[in-house]
Amino acid sequence: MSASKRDELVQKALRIFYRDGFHATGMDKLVKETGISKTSMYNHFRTKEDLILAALRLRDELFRNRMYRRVEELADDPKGQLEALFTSLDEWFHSEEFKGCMFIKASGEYPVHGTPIHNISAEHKKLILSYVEEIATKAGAKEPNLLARQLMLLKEGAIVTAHIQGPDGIADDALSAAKVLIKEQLD
Amino acid sequence: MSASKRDELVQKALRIFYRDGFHATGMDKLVKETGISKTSMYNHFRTKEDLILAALRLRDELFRNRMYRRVEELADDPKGQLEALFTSLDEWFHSEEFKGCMFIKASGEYPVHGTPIHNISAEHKKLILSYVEEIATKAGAKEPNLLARQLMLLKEGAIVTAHIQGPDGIADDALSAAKVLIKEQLD
DNA sequence: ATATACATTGACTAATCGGTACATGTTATT
DNA sequence: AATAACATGTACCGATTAGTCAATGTATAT
Repeated sequence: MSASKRDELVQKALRIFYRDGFHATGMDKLVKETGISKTSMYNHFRTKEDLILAALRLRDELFRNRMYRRVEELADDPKGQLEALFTSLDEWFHSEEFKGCMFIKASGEYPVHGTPIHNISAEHKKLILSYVEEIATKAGAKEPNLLARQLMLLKEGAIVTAHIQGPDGIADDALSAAKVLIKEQLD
Repeated sequence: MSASKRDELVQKALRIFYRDGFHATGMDKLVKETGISKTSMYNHFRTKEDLILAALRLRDELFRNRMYRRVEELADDPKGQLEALFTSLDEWFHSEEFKGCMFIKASGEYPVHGTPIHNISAEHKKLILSYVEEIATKAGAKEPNLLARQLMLLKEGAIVTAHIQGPDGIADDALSAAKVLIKEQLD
């Protein structure tokens, strides 16, 4: 099937782009590492950027699904779920494949605003923000959107710091801060 | 003078690397934009990586000097200085040259731990953390190192978010969270 | 069984990558 | 005036960049 070949390409390209970066990954490396011919790639995607966009879309889907599922696995009540966000982060930080946030790296390598790659990164962040805001509302926060934005800052900071300094203790710091912010809004 | 030529090169290279990224900036582009010949560059630096490291060292120096000076300009008391951190961030976010954190981008493009570029990024973050911790201690925080790490998470998150979503309101969110965390530690 | 659609290899393009060689300035010191 | 040190432009190196082309499988669908 053609669709599965395409999916296979996007999956493998995602892994390599995430591991090595975008500019540092040439099409010939993708050919060598995926075993998929260059002609086939360009049959499915007009340009390298189109392939990158497909990889980012897949990443967004996989990442959010995993995170949402894990958060809802870890806690039933909304307040517990807000805290579980950081537990799931901690698990991610300590997993083998952790190499920082793919969207932060993408918008770092493609810094021009309004660019498709930049837009998809912004969209990814907004979707997670909405999710957190929804939980914050259910939890009865006074200002759920403010709380959600604050927790997102802790999340982004934790991801970046875990990537630069190593994963240990980072999510705990974020969680301890999150608890204070949550308490402040639920009193 | 030879030293000033070298400094001129590092300053100009810094601007271009920060604006366009590292892999996306070739030596020929540097020649064209700096007006400095490639032979001269390789007379001062053995490799492109050496030039990148020099640019990052300069960036660290300039960035921390500016931030420390601005924080101490904005407030005399340590508690006010902790808050002024985020005011200075807001000014940076809204300045023309803001393109995110150069060290976050550097460790994104050179993801291997232990690499010189990765190390210098980690060092930069540690130096700012020490500075914040010092102020937190003076402010009388119960756990000044924890508070400093929490405020740093807000700072990194704010930088990344301002870069991806745009600068408006981000530092305010971080400041409002910071105030809650500071209050919690000073009671 | 034949047609259609897609995958494949491999050679190829023009441009750019990091880095070097060489010969010609330019400048300051002696 | 001569020398040493450094800056310069230009041309070049082999490798790699994104992307194309033509020719040859190979599978599925009618």
